[in-house]
Amino acid sequence: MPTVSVENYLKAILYLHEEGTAQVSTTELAARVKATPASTSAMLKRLGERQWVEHKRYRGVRLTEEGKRIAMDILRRHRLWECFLVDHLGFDWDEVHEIAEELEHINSRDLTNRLDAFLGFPKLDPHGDAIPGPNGRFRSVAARTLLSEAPKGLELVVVGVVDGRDAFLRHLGVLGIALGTRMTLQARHAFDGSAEVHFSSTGDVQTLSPSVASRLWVDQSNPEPIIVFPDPDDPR
Amino acid sequence: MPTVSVENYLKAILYLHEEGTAQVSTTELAARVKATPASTSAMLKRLGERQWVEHKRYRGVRLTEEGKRIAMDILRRHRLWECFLVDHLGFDWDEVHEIAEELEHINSRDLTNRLDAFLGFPKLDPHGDAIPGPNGRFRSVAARTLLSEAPKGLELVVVGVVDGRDAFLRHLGVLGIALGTRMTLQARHAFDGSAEVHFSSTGDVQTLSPSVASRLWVDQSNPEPIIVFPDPDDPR
DNA sequence: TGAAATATTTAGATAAGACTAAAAATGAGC
DNA sequence: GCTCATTTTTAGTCTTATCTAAATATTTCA
Repeated sequence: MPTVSVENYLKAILYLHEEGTAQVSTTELAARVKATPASTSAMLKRLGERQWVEHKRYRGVRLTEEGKRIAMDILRRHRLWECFLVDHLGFDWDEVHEIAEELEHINSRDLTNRLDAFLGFPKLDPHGDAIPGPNGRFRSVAARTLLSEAPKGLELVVVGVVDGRDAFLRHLGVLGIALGTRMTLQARHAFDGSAEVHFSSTGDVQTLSPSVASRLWVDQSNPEPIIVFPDPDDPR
Repeated sequence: MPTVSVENYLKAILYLHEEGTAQVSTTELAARVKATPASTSAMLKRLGERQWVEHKRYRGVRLTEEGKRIAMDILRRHRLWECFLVDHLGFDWDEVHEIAEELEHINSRDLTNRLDAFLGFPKLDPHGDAIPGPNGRFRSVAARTLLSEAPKGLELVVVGVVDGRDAFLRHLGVLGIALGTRMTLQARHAFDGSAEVHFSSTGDVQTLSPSVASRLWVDQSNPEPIIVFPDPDDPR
């Protein structure tokens, strides 16, 4: 059973992976968890021994399958609690992160699944981030959303454009976007509504203007069936 | 800010106080927190340094005012979460203790007060134990309940009898119970419904038969006004 | 009252997780 | 390819919380 500190490191690595970093550096991770690189290095050694990360000295770290499973579960709990805090206790969406950071470490499958059911199996948290289901994978979202309204954190595929004018399509070509391009929305900048996406094929990260983001239809790249509680197939 | 472990010790001392132990012994406390007496002794030293307990070597320990305040707050959170788990997530009342033991350590006043409001300011948890209010004192219960139905953990005063026959009144005399006698209900034994009470004046603990408990009218000994959320007078 | 039993504290280890300072490996620029 | 800046790891220390074993205080009761 991982400690709170271990969970925080695993979660931070997952976030960095989702932001497009395949090999997470010690310094980058240290900044995320607000610790020194030295402490982080020590922790990575422990995480490696427990087979939760693959760590090559001086070469960065990545989650193992097991590590990812644990981290996705933490993310699930975090985002479910955020829903609870906003929808039922009346918190504002920007006040809930800290409290959810504590609630997420309570690791009871029964509690998590009941909370999920109580909330009505939400797919997105109050920030628009996708909530992993009990199987540790993200849930399907409604087919075909505008990129400007899509959830963060899951792989999307471009399925159409709103504006078929040549100028726009040529612009997409310049950006390297075509029908079938797969990407993950990493952030939406509150300032101007621009969208930061990570391209699955190239690994590039690009910022798309609001006018581009609101003209692209996307769908979830690999829809998984929604699994409702109770889940008899859950391996854990 | 107390650690989880510190909170568990403070809570255990509070429970033992409520069960009638004015000076809690190291061994007794060690058994409660499932640690060795040696570990407990070390912890008591730390708690004493922080002024949360008064500890005389070889003579047992008691909570200071500040220690009691912290412990009552933990108890409040514990019992509120138990209400949530039973009333909203559909747990049985005997399944919630462990999970509430984890939730209770999340120390956000805002969270606790909002949860309290969400639950409708309950006075009793699913086990019938009194829930402390935001001021750290137990809330009033409805005036005049039968002892057999009274909440555990708060001081009660005998205000009347159901059965005025001489034989019963004489029996009360033998038990040392009269109008005005103050006591705290410590436990109700599920087996036969008998009630274990702690007498405030003498410090004695006695087990009252169900027939006695169901013939005694009691009221809360020192009713405090119900303070509703938000509470402008809360000193913290 | 004094020996034996019990309770409590101290001494010494261990583990996790953090830190600073120093050493070692990597990578960039010339 | 060598030097220098940067990154990462190691070495050594600290704190909290735990343990076992040993020492000390208290209590019991013959």
